Parts: sequence; structure tokens; C-alpha cells
Amino acid sequence: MSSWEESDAFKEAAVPLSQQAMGAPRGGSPYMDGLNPAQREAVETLQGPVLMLAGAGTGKTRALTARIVHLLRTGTARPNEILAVTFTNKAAREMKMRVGGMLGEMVEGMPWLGTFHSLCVKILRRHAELVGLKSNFTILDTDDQIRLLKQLIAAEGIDDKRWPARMLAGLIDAWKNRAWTPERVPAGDDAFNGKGQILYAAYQARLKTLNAADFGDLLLHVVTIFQEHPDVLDQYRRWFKYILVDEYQDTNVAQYLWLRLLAAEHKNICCVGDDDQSIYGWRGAEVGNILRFEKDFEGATVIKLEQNYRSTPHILGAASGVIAGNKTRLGKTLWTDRTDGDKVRLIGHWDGEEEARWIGEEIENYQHGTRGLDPISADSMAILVRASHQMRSFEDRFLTIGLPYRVIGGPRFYERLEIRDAMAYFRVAVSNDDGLAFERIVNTPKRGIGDKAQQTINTVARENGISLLEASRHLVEQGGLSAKARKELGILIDGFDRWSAAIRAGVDSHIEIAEVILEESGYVEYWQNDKTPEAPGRLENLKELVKALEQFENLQGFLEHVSLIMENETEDATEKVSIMTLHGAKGLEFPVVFLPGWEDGLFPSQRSMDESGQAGVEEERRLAYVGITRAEEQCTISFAANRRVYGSWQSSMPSRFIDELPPEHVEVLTPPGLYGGGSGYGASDMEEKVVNADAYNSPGWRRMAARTSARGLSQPSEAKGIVIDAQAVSTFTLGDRVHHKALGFGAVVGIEGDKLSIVFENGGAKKVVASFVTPADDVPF
DNA sequence: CGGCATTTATTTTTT
DNA sequence: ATAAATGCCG
Repeated sequence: MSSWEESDAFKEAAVPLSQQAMGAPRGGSPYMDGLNPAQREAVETLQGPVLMLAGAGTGKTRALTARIVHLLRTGTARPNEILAVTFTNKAAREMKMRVGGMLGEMVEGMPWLGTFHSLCVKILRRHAELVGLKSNFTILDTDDQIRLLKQLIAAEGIDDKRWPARMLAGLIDAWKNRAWTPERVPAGDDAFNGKGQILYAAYQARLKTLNAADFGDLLLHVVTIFQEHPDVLDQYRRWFKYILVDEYQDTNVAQYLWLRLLAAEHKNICCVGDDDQSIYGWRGAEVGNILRFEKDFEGATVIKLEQNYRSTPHILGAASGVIAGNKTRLGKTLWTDRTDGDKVRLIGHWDGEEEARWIGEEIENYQHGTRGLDPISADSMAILVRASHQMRSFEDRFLTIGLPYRVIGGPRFYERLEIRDAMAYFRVAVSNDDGLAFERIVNTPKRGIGDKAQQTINTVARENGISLLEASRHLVEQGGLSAKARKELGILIDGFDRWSAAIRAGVDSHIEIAEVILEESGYVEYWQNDKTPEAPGRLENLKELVKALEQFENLQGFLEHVSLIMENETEDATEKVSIMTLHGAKGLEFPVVFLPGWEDGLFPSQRSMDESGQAGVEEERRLAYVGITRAEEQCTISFAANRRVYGSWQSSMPSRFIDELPPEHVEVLTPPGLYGGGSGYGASDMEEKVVNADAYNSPGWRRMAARTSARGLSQPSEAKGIVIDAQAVSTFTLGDRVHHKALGFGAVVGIEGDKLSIVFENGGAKKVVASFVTPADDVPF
């Protein structure tokens, strides 16, 4: 596992081996050792609703796992009576591992520890018939969903240019997040050209006939079942004596309802979260859920975890200062008993490339040991950006300087084109009537079965109420397609017949069968013949896919799990700097963190502000808080005055969040580029001057930004340099006699922003930053 | 039906 | 700038 994950909590949980070996220690509970009073209370308050408000780095996962162990060790609950919900598989896995570790070797499985979705699948498979599905329903991925919606939009006669399927998918998703079935969508909701509701209903009907559910359905169906079948709900209510929820601030309405329904009997629900880290409002998360907890669950105990074990006081102070700007929050005050540590560093750059260059150098400095720090591994460093397109400049730069990096949160393995194609083959081979999968691969690789042929197949299938594969078989036997299509389709059908037979026969291993399918279908060959640069990688991924099969009993089992699991872990040994989005960084921590791109419009994102106004700014601010609190030792915030955006140059003002950083926790740096290529003399003077002038807080930057944008910055290379002290510019005019500490007297022959071209009396000519020279008259002799 | 040209969008992302 | 996604023509 990666070294950066909550390593402190592990350290603290360390229990002497002797005690571990003794199993349950007399009088003691090792899982309680080292817990602070608040954590202890959170672990021991087992009865009734509990809200654990856990700030960043306060050891919440530790408290949560200790709570589970406490429930088990005290005999309060058996493992299968505990419902523990997380958002990601990763979090679920980690919790399972930790509970197992704390319990010692008797790792009794926790059958109901998982993500909302995986738990819902489990429940839904048992009661599928109550919502018109069979228990072997398939789970659609986004691609399937879009393809289906496209058909429905076309059937409805809507122009899919103006009303794209993606948009409808988003809309339906949002409705499902709110637990709205088609009937519950408010009448008069004229979304999607007024057809939203109709299309939603049609989509749901179609899913039913396909015996399929999308991700939103998993929750929605279970909530529906709970609401309409009290007997079923009752069964689960009684079953789950204790409920635990992680990241409660990220729950949406459907998840909230699901929890409320289940918790109503025993009322032993413990929700853990941090309202200040709610950053998923845009995909349906309701901060309101956590803000309302005490009202929703009467008699709730609220426990605040405020002691931070992760970051230095300065980092904590900076984060607290920023988040204090939010109005809608429950309010926590993080503190630490640490006293050491550097201030958060702030630096402005001319443009995005310079920012990347500077950060690259800083990373190398850290690696070699700088400013009295020990050398730091690249693994311990991360660059957290607001939007993924910001990653590019860093990748470019790191490639040229040969700095190893890893990008976290790219396209996930199982979402890749070739993997989905391959899995579609497996799906059809496993169940011949999987129409969506068949559609996906019927002409991949190209078989000359185009739109027209596919339409014919569809029609025949629908008219006769048979699967697409059967319809194809029919067409091949009876004719009705072009000769070429018939021939190719026939080959494909023969293939599926063989593969399906092989699966049923159970003689060959599923791995062999998978290889045969990929080979005989021509899919491997298809990529071998492809000469795009991605092709080799795709073949590599296919090999990896086959390898992943080893962990499963059979193809069915594999397909079953894969739709819910999005693995991404291909760790290799090289030490690498991590580049990821702020969203992707939630829950992680790094000794050294860089936060680039703090410019208004980029961060906070213009779009967020336009769409959600003040609430949008607040969510962005929480994002800033999440970013800063990822840092353990070193945190560097930066911004660029100019940035390439969609091809053209754009200048921007420093982020409003920068002005919200408490100055006492910040050290303002001056980029080396400022010295105009001249000598390093005076650098420290300069720095001091800037710090004292509180430059980032002064209007200097604003003026600079205003001036440069007024001038229309189209050729930034023309005048590289940054105005820190705007006063300096107006001080000089052409011809002025000036004095420079190191270079002596000279005359100003040119002015470019804050940089002066000076011909010195000692013969040299140089460009110098204005603040390095003084008017000659002022020089005392 | 497939390949090349033109068009268009472009925050954040899990399940 | 750039990539992905359509549209048109052979």
C-alpha cells in the first residue's frame, strides 16, 4: 500500500507485539490505547445517534475502526449485525483491513461493510422481483447508459445535437440522487425540452425489459423497496443493530433516505464526516444532511474531533483561516500540540510554465535536502490542482527534466475502451441475451455490419421478442442482410456458440476461454494492426485484464464484481511525485504539498461561481481547505499572472482565497525569475521588503493584473517579470540617473514594466528590476 | 461502409 | 491548442 495513507494513525495504533499475541488483554482494550478523550467518547458512545464531526487529520478512520472493534469486543454486536458504509471500495477495503488488524488473527468477515452501491446490490439481488427485475440483473456502465438513451431520444424524435444523451443522463442521475422515480419528478419540470420526465420513464421501462439497473438505480430501487414493502424493511431494520457511515457529508438524498429508513428501529447510527470537506455538491451530495443531523436524529450526541495529528501549526492555521470565510458550517477549531514547522509558502509567477518550472526545481531541492531539511522522497510529494488540464504543464516539465511522476485519477482501468470491449465479449459469451454488450461489439472490430444492418437486427429482435444474438442468427439463416454482413455475422455467432459452450462445459479454465475469445474474435488482431500510439498500451491492458481474471473463480464472478469495482492500483517501485486533482486528494496526506493555480476564475472556478453563486464559492473554499490540510510539513501555494487557456493567453488575479490566508502563517517568496538575469545581490533585501509590505495582501498585484490585462497581454514572452512593488515603476523616467548597489551609477535608457534598461558608467548595460536601483540623488555619499 | 474534414467543447468523479 | 465527435463524400 502507498506509504502516504494515514500513516500517522497506523503509527499510533501500534500495540506491543506481546499484547497482540495475548489476544484480549486483561482489563485493557489495546484498540483504545492512545485515543484522545474525544476519540474515546466517539468509540464508547454506542447507543443512540452519534455524529462524529472529524476535522481533517484528526484520526477519524482510526476512531471509526476502533468503534467497530469495540462493538465486537464488548459483545455488543456480532459482525453481521453491523452495517458499515463507505463511499469508495478503497475506503471499504482499508477499513476491513484495519478492523482485521485490530482484532488480531480472528478476522471474522464483516459481511455488511462496503460501499453504498455494493451493499445495495446485495440487498437488491434478494428482492429484485419487487421492482420488476430478476435477481441476476446486470449493472450498466455509463457507456451502456448513453447508448440506450441515444436510442430513446431518437425514438422520441428529438434532435440529439441540441439535446445530447449525456445531458439527459446527467439529469436522470440527478433525479435518482434525489430518490425521484419518474412519477416523483415534479409535474411541470420541463427539463430537457419538456420531455425529460417522459424519457426518464421510458428509460426505466427499457431497463426493466433488459433486466438491468444503472448505478443510481441500485440505491433508488432499494429505497423504493423499503418504502413500499414494510415487511422487507423491517427485516433489515432488525438485522442492522449498529450502523456506521463514513464521509457523511458526501451523502445524497437517496443515501440519506436509505440510512434513515434503516436506522429508524435501533437508532444506533454513527455518522462520521466533516462539513468543511464537503466537495461533491455538484454530483448530488447534500451538505445539508450533515448540518441537519441533530434535527434528523433526535437526541443525537455530537462529538467533535479537533486535535489534528497531521499538520504543522502554520499549515493548520492557514487552512483554518481560509475555511473561516464560510458561513454555512458547524464550526470546528482544529488544533495541534506540535510547535515546529515552516509557514505556508506563497509565490507568484509570470505564467503557468514558469510555475511548473519553479515547482520542478523545488521538488528537486526537497529531494536533495534544502533549507536544512532532510532529503525527502518524491513519493512524499504531491501537486494538487483544481482542474485536470492543469496537470499538463507539470507533466511536460517533469518529462523534460526527467522527474518521475504519477498521475492519479486518470481514466480508470475498467473504463478504458479496450477493457469495456473485451468485457462486452465476455458478457455476451456468458449470457447470450445481453443486448447492450452485443451491440457494443457486433461491429468491433469492423465487420462490415454497419448502422443499417444493426437496425435490421434490432427490428427483427423486437418484432419477435428475441435477443439480438438470436435475431442475428435468424437473419443469417433466413437471409435479409447483405452478403458480407451475413457472412461476418455468421462467423461471430459461431464464435459465441463455441465460447458459450466452452464456458458451460467447464473443461477449460475461464482464463483460457477469455484468451480464446479475444483471439478468435479478432479483437487482439484489431489492435495489433492499429498503428496509433495508444495501440501497444491497449494490448498491454488486455493482457492485464486476463491476468486480473486469475483472482476470480469464473467469468460470471468476474463480471459480477467488476461493474462495482474500479481498480486503479498499478504501483511500481520507482519513487514518484503524485499529480492529482484536489478532489482526488481527499483522504490522502503528503509531507510536501504544492497547490498551484490559485487564480480567480480557475480556483475558485468561474463555472462553479456562475452556476452556484455564493454556495459555489463556499464549496470551492472547502476545496482550498482540503488542499491545504493534505500537507503534513510543507505547503506551497502558487499562482500565475498569465496562463494559456484554450489556446489564447489570459491574465488573471490571484485567488481571493489567497487574501484569506492569515498573514502570520504565510511566508511570501519571490520567484528567482525576478532578478532579470542579473546578479543575485539584494535578493534577501528584496524578499524582506516584500514580506514587510505584505505584498500579496496589497493592491500591488491587483494593479499589476489590471494594468497588464488592459494592455492586452498577447505576447507574454515579450516582458517576463513581475511587478511586486508598483510604486517602483512610476519612480523612474527615461534618462534618469540611478544607482545600483552592485553595479554603481548609470542612466535609464528603457522601461519595460518594472524593468529598467540601464547603461552603467562602468561600461555595462543591463536590465534590472526597478526596485534594485535608487535615484542617484538619494544615494548618500 | 469507411476515411478524412470540419466542428465543437473544454471543472471536479465515484459507483 | 487540442481532442473528440460529427458530417460528408467516395
